[in-house]
Amino acid sequence: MSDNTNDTSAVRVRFAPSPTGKLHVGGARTAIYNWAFARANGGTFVLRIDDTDPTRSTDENTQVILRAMRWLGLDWDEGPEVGGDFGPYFQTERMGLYREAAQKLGAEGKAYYCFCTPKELEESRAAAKARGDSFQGYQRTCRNIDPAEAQARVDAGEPYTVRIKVPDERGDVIVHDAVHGDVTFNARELDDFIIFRSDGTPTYNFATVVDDASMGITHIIRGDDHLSNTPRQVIVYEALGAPTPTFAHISMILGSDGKKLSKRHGATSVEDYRDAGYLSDAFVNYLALLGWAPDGESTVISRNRLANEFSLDHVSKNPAIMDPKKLDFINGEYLHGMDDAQFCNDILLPELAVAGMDDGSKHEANWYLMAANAFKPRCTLSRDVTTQAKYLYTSDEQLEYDEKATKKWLAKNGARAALDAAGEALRSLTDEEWTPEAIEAALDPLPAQLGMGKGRVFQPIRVACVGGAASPGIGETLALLGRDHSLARIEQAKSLAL
RNA sequence: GGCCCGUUCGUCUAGCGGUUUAGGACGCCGCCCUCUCAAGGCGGAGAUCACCGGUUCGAAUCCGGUACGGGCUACCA
Repeated sequence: MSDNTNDTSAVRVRFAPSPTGKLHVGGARTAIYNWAFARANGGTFVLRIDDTDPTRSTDENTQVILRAMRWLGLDWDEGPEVGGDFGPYFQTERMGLYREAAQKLGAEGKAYYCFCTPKELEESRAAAKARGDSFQGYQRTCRNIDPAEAQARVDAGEPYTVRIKVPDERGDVIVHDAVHGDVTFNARELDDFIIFRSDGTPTYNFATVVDDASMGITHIIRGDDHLSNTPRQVIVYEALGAPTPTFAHISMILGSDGKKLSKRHGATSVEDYRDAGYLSDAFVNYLALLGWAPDGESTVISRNRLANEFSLDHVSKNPAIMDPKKLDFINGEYLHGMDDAQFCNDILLPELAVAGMDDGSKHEANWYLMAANAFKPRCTLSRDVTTQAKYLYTSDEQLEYDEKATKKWLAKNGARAALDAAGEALRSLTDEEWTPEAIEAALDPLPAQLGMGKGRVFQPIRVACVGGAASPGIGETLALLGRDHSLARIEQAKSLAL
């Protein structure tokens, strides 16, 4: 329950996706900024589904978007599933409002019927272009038809659209934008654009304004592809007699080639990143900093800090290119910042389970904690833990020896001697004594005894037990494997060693 | 065609007329640590601030133009 008052000066923002596909990273960042702005200002975050395009909008897509929002941790105060005083929150359920608003504008002479056919409009546009006119929009053909006559034609069944009347004397429309500053447009450049289609549905530029106005939205944070449409929307606010909100147009997110993000760039939707193993916190962190910087120093910034410090005047105007490397880095930071128990419960156990390697019943709790501690700093993505742990879930016989590692460390003079000595030294440890510390203590004297470098002694042992040349410290590596398997593998590898 | 927006290291950015030999982060390179791989610590290379003019004692910062990129100009959103 929120403690909303009826204070009309309170910040109200909204994220209004169209359910025509998955939630993409650009939309996600818009959602994050809206959410953060609301939280930082003690305002209300509204989620509205702009589903006025019946051919492309689906319930399934709506569900996908809601799921993505939940995964991102962007809780909305009003909207689908939570309700609110300004509902409904699906545009398809608000059709009556748009009709009412349009009728009101018509009655006040601020909108009018247009009977031009698409064909006529296209011809008119082509003609303007051929003439070299600078203005190639609607010629306002139907603007001065007598209202009574227009009504008669409508009643007679003639197809029509409804257009808004841009006031002749309007002059400059100045959009106050929190990231771009004031942007000036000349009203004469503006079409008397259509607000209702001939099929009786409202157009985007009309429906959003009716909604934003009636929902009391105070700040509109959205993609800058809408900036050019904003003066048209301002005309609608004015016709409606509603106060115009503050706008904030944020840049687009581009692919690595600087082009608009698309399928060929690989992952583009929020779910793609979730499935690739990124942490929600890290993903939100990365996206938030793509176009916003609290100070130019911070790279890792908590959700909490975002919700406290976000402000529109640090939002950059430039389009931003996705950098997967930096996302990886940040994800690693979040992983490494977890304590062992958290990493164990949230990452290790679930990952082992989905990989079908371990349902959490194969070892003692302490063993999993030890594994978490050993693997955590070696993971960038959650799923990396399974490749780290793979040697623990392979039978001794099926252990695969990496060719390069074998060649470099086992098939070398001295490797056999190292394995012999290690086997002997370790055999004296009991199961109870099989700890990282005891193992290291047992192995520690060997290099001196054999007159070999540490690497020449420990690496053959590692390759013998892991199959590859990389693993956590030798003590932890063997402790996790267990006494019997370690000794067996050392024995088994002797046939490969010189 | 018209209108609008954008342009600081490869990438994300700091910078709001002097404190700048343009700072940080990722990535890259090197060193340290070290039994390997990571993690961690330290250091380095990397930006004539798109270009050209102007304003100013002084400009990455203000103004104008040019180039390049993007958006809108739809009975798409």
